Amino acid sequence: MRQTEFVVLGLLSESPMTGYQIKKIIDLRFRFFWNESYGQLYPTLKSLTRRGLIEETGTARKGRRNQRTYELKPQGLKELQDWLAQPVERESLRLEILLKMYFSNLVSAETMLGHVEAFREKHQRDLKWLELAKAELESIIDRHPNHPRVLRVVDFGITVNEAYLKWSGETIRYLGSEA
Amino acid sequence: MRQTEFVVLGLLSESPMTGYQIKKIIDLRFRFFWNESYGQLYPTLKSLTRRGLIEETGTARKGRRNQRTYELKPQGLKELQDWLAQPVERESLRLEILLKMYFSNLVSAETMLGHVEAFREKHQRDLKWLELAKAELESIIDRHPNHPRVLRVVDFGITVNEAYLKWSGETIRYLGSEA
DNA sequence: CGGCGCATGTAACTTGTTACATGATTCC
DNA sequence: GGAATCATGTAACAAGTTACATGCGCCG
Repeated sequence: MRQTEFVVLGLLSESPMTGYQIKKIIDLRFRFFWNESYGQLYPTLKSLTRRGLIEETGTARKGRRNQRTYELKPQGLKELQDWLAQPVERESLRLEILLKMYFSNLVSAETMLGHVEAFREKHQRDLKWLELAKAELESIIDRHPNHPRVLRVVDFGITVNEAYLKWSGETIRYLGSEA
Repeated sequence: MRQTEFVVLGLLSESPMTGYQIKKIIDLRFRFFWNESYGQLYPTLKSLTRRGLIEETGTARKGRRNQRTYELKPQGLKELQDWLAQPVERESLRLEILLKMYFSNLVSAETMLGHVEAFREKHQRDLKWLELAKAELESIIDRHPNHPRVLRVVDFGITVNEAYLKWSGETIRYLGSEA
């Protein structure tokens, strides 16, 4: 539980950061398998600080409106490692497009076709971005001990998005023949 | 929004059902891309009834403790169709295993290996079940106008689970060489 | 006669989103 | 000077989970 806490702890294990930077990284690098909102993030940072798992180091840098940089404390690292060792228990996904596909005999083939085409385009963009990220990562693979494992995550994204595109193609062909 | 409402409306569009039956179907047929809890389901049924989108028909059948069967009303069908025509906007997924993979340089390769093996086994089971469902569905494909589209949903599950297994295999090989 | 499956429901809680407020700096 | 980006935060709301309560029928 409290998965947001572990994302924060994990990112801070790489380097000290502000809440804003954490959000940016999640939106950029985790976007194909994770999301967080500021409404979750900032309160989580406060709570982790209060509990001594992280600490605020560089507050109120010149210019910036009270910019707060957080750092991981030993206790935070310990809890992060404990969590990493626990079996994965939550695998939540909700794919609205499959729900719509399932009930789509109630609308025209063209309507459903539009949905699937939008789905394909989204995941084509995702795939392109992931392939770029992979190339970049491979060129600096020895720079950080974490990189080979991050590459496994990127490869997951690539593999799954390719599967999405395969399905989209088949489905568009099927719906096209119906229409 | 209120996605739960549309799942309920959709299932009732196929035939009248009790809340319990709706839950069973979601757990069985939708489990690889959707989930609902009773705590969401029963209040949703009440709210849809109050708003006149569905109606309670066969209450309190002999024996059973106040069994309530619900039916879709024309207004409910209309709202369902409106929703089906709207573009898909929510694609929520949160894959804890990728989060753990990303930060797994903080634990041993063996630990992460265990997680990935559990993941593979789960999705092997899912894949087997989906292939069975596909065979069954193909044998009765003409029985209901909905079946060809349900088959597209099952095929999504198969395609994606195959991708999961491909990734699991590669990742287990990588982590094995590390350990 | 005990356990399982059918069956419904609620309350407390946790989790997550959205809208809003604020305000400085940087780039054009 | 205005837009975009950096930056933090909260309140109200929406969504979702868990634990619990209740109780019948059926099967062994």
